[in-house]
Amino acid sequence: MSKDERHVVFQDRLRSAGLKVTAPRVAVLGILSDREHLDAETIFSAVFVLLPRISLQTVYGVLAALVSAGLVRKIEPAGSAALYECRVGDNHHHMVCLTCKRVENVDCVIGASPCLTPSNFNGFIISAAEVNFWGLCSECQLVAAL
Amino acid sequence: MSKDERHVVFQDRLRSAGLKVTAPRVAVLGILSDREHLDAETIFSAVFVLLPRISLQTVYGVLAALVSAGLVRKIEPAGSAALYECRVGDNHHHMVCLTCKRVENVDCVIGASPCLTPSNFNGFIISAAEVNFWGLCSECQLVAAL
DNA sequence: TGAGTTGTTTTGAGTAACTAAAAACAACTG
DNA sequence: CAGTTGTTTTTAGTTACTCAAAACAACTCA
Repeated sequence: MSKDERHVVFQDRLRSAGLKVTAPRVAVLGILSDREHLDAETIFSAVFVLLPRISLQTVYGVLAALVSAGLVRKIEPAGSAALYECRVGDNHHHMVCLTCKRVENVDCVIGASPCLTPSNFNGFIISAAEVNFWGLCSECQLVAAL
Repeated sequence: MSKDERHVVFQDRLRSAGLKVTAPRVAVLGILSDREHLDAETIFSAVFVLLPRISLQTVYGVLAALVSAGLVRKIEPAGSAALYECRVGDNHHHMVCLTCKRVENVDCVIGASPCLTPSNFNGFIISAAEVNFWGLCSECQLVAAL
């Protein structure tokens, strides 16, 4: 897909979510579809190359708009800055390395939303479940073995 | 159990974890065994009543020591300050109200550590799984219905 | 097409929740 | 009870955002 075709896709996504199409939004969507699990600072650096007049605050604003429109998912692993990914609408979980904080996707082996079934709701209406695994990624295992 | 008996229990716990017994530590353990899911600021206020010379930084230090000794569990719900609880060693999860941020415990209906079984490990060594449910608590449902 | 409206971005400032470092102090050891 | 080692206090500093107001740009409709 050419750069222009990608842009059209992002523009359509923005429009059907009821958002105005702006250069920062298209750029952020582009970066998030290239790489997963990026924090605001990293996204800012990447957008800055394309749009040198952009500010970090704008990136925060764009991300908030995209998240609340459902185009982007925000994950907030304990102890790190929030991360954003544009894989949205499925039920995947995350695996976080305790050492390097790297995040990878996981699909739950049990199938569809197993953990959406707690035993005691206490009157809660559950709207989402979040599953995070913590451990050592293969690289940090090697380092730890030294 | 009397106040003194409780203190002895906490002192023993500290000692068997290899930690020195100090007034701030005993006080923090006491508060955490009375109430669940407290943040550092709340714990500080409660300890301050007993030990007016204590500082917030000490509370952070005490909590860090207790967590790394395994006597206290730290939970970090997205969008709130970290919370601490002394129910430790079991596999319970948490339910967080999207509106008031209240946290309650849940036991997973599937049984023991269901979610410790992701399908694709990618070489990770998993050491913990964390499950959080997000929704509306019964009180905030009433408010929302108005 | 272009004026108006509404929503975005920019700029600048401010905050919450920690984290770090050094000096004063207290708990356990023998 | 003196010494050592680990804690606490005090003071600063940082990270990751959040807020507000003014400048600006996207879409709408004549």
